[in-house]
Amino acid sequence: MIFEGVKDFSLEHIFECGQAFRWKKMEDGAYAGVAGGAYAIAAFAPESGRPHEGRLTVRAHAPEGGRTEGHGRLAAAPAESREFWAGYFDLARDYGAIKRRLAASGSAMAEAVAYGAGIRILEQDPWEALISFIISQNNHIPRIRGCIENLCRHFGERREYGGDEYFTFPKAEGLAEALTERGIDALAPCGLGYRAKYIAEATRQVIERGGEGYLEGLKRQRFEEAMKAITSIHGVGPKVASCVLLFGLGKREGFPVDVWIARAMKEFYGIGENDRAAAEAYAKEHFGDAAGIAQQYLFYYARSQK
DNA sequence: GCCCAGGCACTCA
DNA sequence: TGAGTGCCTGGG
Repeated sequence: MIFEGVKDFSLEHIFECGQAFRWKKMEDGAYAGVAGGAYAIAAFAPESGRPHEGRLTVRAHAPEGGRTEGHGRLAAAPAESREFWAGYFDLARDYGAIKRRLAASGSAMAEAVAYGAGIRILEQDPWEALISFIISQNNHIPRIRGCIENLCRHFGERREYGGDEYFTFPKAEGLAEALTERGIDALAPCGLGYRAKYIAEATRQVIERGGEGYLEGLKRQRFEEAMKAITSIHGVGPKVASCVLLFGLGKREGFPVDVWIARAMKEFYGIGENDRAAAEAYAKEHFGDAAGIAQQYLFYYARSQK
């Protein structure tokens, strides 16, 4: 499917800014990944002289209609539909306006916004986001990718597209079943380290609360309520919860503070690296309901500066 | 081979 | 309530 006239868009910025872990850059610059149960290849053709405007093409393969479970808007859209991908890439949002507003808050943010001009916050599956960001804690990005791939390989569905095989992200029910039968040892081949028990516990608690539909339901809750619900899961603290809210529940007023953001906040605004509360307060005051998007520009920029 | 990572829970003042 | 500390493990 083709989306013409897409603005403020760069596949590299979107997939290399650390919000999603299952997309890989191919030789021709397109990205291949799995989302919504579909294997997809996304390509972007910019207009001449305008690197972040142009045509987005998505080829998606989703057998069985690719209909995901759950109750949310996206969950109800087949992964081969335009609606799904327009939502996934957040195409309806005017990032130009957001960037202008953020850039006006100061020179550091203006630089960050210019550097990551094609970033968009993906609307991901909340269950996948929850498990992925639990795995991300105290971990390197290459290994995070490996851990998630292992999890999919062992507990997801194996499918083929062209000559490529791929695995869907495991369903909460399936994972819970494996954990009930074999205990936490079921996760041993995934190399999750001490996070295995967090994954097991999170799975148990999500199932207990009604499964993946419970997480979908949190989209309708207010930010504070959703935050409270997510952080009550064992192994999920404020950083991971903020990421789940931002990337999985569409709540953009959160401001995940990780080591990179802490460094950036110190460098740019003189806020102590251990003072999460001050960082969040600054974000709330200066970035408002776009704090989560601001965080992603800052994160991508901070990492580029080392 | 060593080091350390996009945190978190737990402990102890 | 806040600061300090241990934690799995494999990619760089």
